[in-house]
Amino acid sequence: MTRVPGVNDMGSASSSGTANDSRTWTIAQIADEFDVTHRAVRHYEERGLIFPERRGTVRLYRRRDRTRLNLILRGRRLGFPLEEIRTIINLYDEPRGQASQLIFVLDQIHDRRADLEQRSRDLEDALKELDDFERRCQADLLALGSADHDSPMSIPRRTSRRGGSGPKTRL
Amino acid sequence: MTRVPGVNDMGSASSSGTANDSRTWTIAQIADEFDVTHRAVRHYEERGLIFPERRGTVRLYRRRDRTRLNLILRGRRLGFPLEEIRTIINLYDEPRGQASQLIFVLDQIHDRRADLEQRSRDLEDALKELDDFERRCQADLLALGSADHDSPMSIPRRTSRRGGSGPKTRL
DNA sequence: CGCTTACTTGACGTTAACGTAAACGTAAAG
DNA sequence: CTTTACGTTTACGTTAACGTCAAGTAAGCG
Repeated sequence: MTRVPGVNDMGSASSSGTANDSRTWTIAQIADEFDVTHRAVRHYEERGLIFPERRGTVRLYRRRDRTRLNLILRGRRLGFPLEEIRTIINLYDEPRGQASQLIFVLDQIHDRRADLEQRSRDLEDALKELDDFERRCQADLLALGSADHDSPMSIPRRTSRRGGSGPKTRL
Repeated sequence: MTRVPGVNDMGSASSSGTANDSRTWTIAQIADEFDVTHRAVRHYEERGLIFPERRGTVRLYRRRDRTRLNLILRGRRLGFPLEEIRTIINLYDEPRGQASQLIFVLDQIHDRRADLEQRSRDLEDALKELDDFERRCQADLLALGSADHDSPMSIPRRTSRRGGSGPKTRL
């Protein structure tokens, strides 16, 4: 079974002795929990986005890898190419002891933010248009319902819960 | 040259007589203005995202096509697949006279918004982390500067050159 | 009238991000 | 010891979104 040695299956229960968090997960657990295929996880490794340990030949994923995977998947949801995701999550992790390094990193951050803010604007515009469009559609639907039909129209469920958790800060 | 007949080259100057906006553009003008290749534009047409008129064999782009192209490119910037973009911009344009149609459309809008809001959350998180990271980096840089160097470090200030034709999105 | 310039339609190539076998290794369970 | 369940590498297949020729057409100009 190539079962992971030295660690129990459950990754949630805290072990008694060691306070240090050195839990490990198998690729199956990771893939299952993050809802990706094992192939995808290995692909991310091939592309240099994660580098799990090896117990012999078997991969051992730690918290650090899970953090990275979270960043990867968020990046994917946002439509970033893996290459770009790699550079930035490596940026987060690199040593950067020198001042020159730090300045370089700060510059990268600047570019990065510009990109994210562009997306934010695009996203906001898209949402705005979507809202407008919905309002028009609902108006049309209402007009249709009160026109020449005497059978009472069933207006479909109100799904407009705009601005649920307050206004989107800093968009 | 297959030059567009009946319309002058400049698309900005308003003609004297007809008040109706029926300006047309060639594929080269479109591609140039939107900063995409002719191939990409034709690809969008092949995939059913735009359908310009034909004067003989030549494509004629109107304002409507430009609007669509704007939506397409924004969708692309947000990382949406063309297929998805197609369905939504067609959604915006379809006749939808029937109530059933409207209800269907409203349902689509709901799904769509859920997606966009997820992205919004992801984006906000990413920006927050980026800000945190920047603060840490700047703190580190300051600490470095006041440590054993007596020459005053020049902290690079925000070079926000927003608005212009910035970096080609392609990193 | 031929040259040039812009536009057209194929059709094959490329890159990213995996999917999908195939073939093999290994530990624990029966 | 064989089965089984999980893990591994190798490698070719697939889809999306174009890129990149190649070859042809259709004005306008000298």
